[in-house]
Amino acid sequence: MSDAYYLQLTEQLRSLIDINATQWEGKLPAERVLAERFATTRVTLRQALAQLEGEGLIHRSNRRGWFISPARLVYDPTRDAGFNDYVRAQGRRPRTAVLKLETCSHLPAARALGLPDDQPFHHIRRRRYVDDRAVLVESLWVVPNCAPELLDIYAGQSLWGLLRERWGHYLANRSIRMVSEALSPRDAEELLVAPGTAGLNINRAILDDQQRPIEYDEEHWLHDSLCISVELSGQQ
Amino acid sequence: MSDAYYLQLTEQLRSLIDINATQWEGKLPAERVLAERFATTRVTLRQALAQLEGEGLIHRSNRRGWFISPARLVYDPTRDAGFNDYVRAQGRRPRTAVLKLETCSHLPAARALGLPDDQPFHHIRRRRYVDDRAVLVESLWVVPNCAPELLDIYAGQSLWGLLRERWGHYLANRSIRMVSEALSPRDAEELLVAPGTAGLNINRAILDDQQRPIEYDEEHWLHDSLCISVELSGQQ
DNA sequence: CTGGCTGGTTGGTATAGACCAGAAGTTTGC
DNA sequence: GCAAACTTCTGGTCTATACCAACCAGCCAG
Repeated sequence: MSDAYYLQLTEQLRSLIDINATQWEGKLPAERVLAERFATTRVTLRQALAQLEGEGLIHRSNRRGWFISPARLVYDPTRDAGFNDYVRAQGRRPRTAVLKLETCSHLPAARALGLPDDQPFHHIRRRRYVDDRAVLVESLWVVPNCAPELLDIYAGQSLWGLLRERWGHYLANRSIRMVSEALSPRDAEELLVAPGTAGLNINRAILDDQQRPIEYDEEHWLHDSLCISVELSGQQ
Repeated sequence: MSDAYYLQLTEQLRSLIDINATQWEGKLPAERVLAERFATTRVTLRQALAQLEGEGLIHRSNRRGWFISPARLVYDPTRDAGFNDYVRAQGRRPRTAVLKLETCSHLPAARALGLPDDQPFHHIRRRRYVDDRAVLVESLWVVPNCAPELLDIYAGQSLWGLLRERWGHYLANRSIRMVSEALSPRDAEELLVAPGTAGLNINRAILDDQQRPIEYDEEHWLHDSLCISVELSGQQ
């Protein structure tokens, strides 16, 4: 049974990570150090690291090194619990950075909500962290009529909470799409990871109980940072 | 703006694929041929191909070559429409191969359904195809009481259809989990892809309307072959 | 016509070494 | 005391080459 050497390496790294997880404080030694320790080249070592990255055990911060990935965040995209709430409920620390606030049109949003192509939206782009690790960037396009002065008051809080409490919109119908992706250079840069890193793209179109369009959003998650969980009762 | 060469290569390959898609019948030229055409080495070329693989544009069949990926199958894991039905509804051709039929215990199934650890199940393992491409392998563990003679009569049809029509079980409560993964050597082999290929793991625990456990299943999809779509109405 | 053999083709794996640019830590200079 | 400049470390990218094993098509024998 002569498995490929890089697969044996993968196993050795796996146990090494188990043993030294706390000692290293999450950061693996430099690639050159590991390559020497296992008497191989960086190329082969990186192949083994890439395997563990695919499994979600480790990840890399662009040009900074390899890190042990924390447990995945459990996330239910069908609920409208705020990010801050469910992150805290899992004993983690949430944080949000607002990257952009503007009014503009956006074709995919218009299409998904059944509005004219040149429909303007309030656009919010934000980056969200769990325990100080940036795990997703997202863009939200809100129909301006639903939240006229949104851009003036928005400061990182839960958008759905605002829509409900300030403008009385109840999100009733949602159409959700999820696909695996390679992060675009822009998303990758905003998440401090290498371009092409594996990600998960979640898009949602939200209407109210009268089928009126409210909001469309695109989330780009690091693939190893979440576990999607949906609980349903009743026949479908 | 001197991007990395492999990223330029990615773009060139992308347009080359667009142009020659039909001519090549889905299969790309050999890596050595492409490397020579772009005056680079196989290593760099493979990096570009891996990027496109991550995007879901191409995939490789183990030791057979690179192929252009067909459109993703749209899939709603919250519905119990049969695989055959929704594949055909999208104008594609479904196929199922039964890999294993046995009775055995399975710890994750027992835990997910709230049954004793040594609970026996009827276990079905099957591989499913879309247009003759193997896109997923799945294992199902059915509580024997719910479908006593299942293993004698099962031949690849819709399991949920059988449960409903033959044994009168209506699937009411489902708990679904989805995580990205690297396919295990076994799953990879059964799907004819290289070990460590990116995949998507979907697990479901199903109870009936009385909260009685019926079935647990684990699906392993090729990451580029599906687009998860969920439509919900009503406040959550 | 069929089944096994065979050799070329191809992807999978691995070595060895090199250079660059970003990140981070250290020193210098005001 | 602080900011700018420099140095070192590190991951990201790339070249050139090699060998192996699976695959596959074509040949050959029964």
